[in-house]
Amino acid sequence: MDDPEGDGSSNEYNWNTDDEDEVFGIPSSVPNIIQQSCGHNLLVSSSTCTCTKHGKLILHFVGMGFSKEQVIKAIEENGCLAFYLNMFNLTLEDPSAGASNRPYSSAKKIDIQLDSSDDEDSYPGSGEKSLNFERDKILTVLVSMEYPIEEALIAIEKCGPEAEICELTDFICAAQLEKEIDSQLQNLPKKKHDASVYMHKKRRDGYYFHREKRLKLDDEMEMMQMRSSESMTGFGTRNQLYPAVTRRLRHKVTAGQPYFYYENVAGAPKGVWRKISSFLFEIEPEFVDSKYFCAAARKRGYIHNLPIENRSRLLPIPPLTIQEALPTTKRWWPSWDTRAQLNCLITTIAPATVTEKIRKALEECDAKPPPTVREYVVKECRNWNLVWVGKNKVAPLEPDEYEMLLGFPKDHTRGGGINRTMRYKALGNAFQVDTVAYHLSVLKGRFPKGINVLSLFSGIGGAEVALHGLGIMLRNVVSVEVAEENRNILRSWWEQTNQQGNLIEVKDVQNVTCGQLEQWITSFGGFDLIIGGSPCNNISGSNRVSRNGLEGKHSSLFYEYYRIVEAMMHIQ
DNA sequence: CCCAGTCGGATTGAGCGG
DNA sequence: CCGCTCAATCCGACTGGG
Repeated sequence: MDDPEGDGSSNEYNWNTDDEDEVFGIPSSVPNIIQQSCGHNLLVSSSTCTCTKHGKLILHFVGMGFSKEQVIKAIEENGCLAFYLNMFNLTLEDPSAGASNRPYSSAKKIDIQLDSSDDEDSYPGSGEKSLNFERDKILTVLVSMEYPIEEALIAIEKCGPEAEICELTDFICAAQLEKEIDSQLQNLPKKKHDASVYMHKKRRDGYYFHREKRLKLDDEMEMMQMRSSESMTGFGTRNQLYPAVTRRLRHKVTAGQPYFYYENVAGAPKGVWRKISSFLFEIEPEFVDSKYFCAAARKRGYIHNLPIENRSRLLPIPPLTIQEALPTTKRWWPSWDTRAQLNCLITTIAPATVTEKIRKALEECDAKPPPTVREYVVKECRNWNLVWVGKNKVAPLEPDEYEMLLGFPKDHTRGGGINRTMRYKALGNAFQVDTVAYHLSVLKGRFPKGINVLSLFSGIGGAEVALHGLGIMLRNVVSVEVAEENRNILRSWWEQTNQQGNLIEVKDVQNVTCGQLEQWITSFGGFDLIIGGSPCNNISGSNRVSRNGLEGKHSSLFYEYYRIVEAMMHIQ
């Protein structure tokens, strides 16, 4: 089963249910390991005691059914790699010995010989011992992630002892892919690929070369999967909201880590989603059109590690048609304008010249406009998201209609020094609350005492509004948002809704350093959810000036998102 | 080839204070 | 008349699909 955490019932460790006593990264179901053994909090990363260094390893084996004391003792006595193998053999040879509840049935037998020189002779000095110890630890983690031990050893050898886990997994994946690609290339017509420049980059960047190469090969597949109208709907048809989703969820790298949720425009230039996905643990995006949640389209891709079972919608369910959502337009809506839903709500609205031209064109042809005029009018209406507000009179949507369609409370962005243009801009960039809440609804009940959220690129707080709407208490929210007016909007909402938790505002995402993250984690026990959509300016199809992809001025902030998620996966 | 669709951006011009 | 802000108004890039 690819989704061991799907409904939460099969978690190896149920890491999110209790919170107050939860030591970071160590759930309260195994609460005593850390305190008993070393008497301080696991998250103090400078610690070098067994429990701190091997917190996840301990969890791994406790999850397999070993007792925590047994695990601690074994690590301290044997070192990490030897410990792993001992435990492993124990499981294989004698399932009843400590593993009776959860035999590690999925494990494959690994035949490796411990190099005797490694085992004994190479630990003469404490420095080298520590180095080898560290290597063993990394190796253990990789093996526990079910990477072949031979490939893990090569990766450690090639990337050096200081390499991060993600770097190593990338290396292994790249090596595996290279094998596959090489065999595929033999069957393809010879073509010079411009990624060859990467060949000359330093070794550390090796996997970027592989990544680029892979991206090119996967482009066609990606576009087939992601661009087809069928996948764009995300959920099949309007009345069928729960189809099977085949993508990998709770990827092995992120299992047991904080939840994260990433969003961006679905119609990104070729290869962008593949690239985003390759950074975010290879999790496939979930493409959803918000037209199934409200009366306006909003085609977005979401990458997250949330469970997908038992999702539920925010109530009441908003109207799905323009005429229901905007009942005053019904009276003026001509029968030949067959639109039932609006296109994507963007940051700018139609200029007055467009609505003026439409009015003139219709007034010139009496009561019954000819087909050519009808076509022209409908086309412009679709293009500019115009609605009928009078006889021969179309108009762009008002900001409060944007708010309503996107699921925000009325007047959410109104006043307080915010002008109309700012409102359109902020709303055009925002989440569709019902859609996001649908995804986040699986968190309901998992955080009875409230949730700690790291909200990146918060904007006007779509994530916060969604969580609040779901009845999930916001305990601590760190909101990173560059625009002052947006921070004001969120703070104002926070006060108006009488939030009991703490709102911490951060202006610049670059100020969210590892040290700062650790500080927050220390002060309130860690984040349960990292949520945000990075800027789409350079990705969006409506940008005719600087649509230069993920590397563009604004959209490259995705890498900040990635940096922070990646850091959190290691810190927590 | 044409068309629809897109979390945009640079330019222009009105309005304002000095 | 200058410099500034704000908002309306052009501009016409991309992509996929028919």
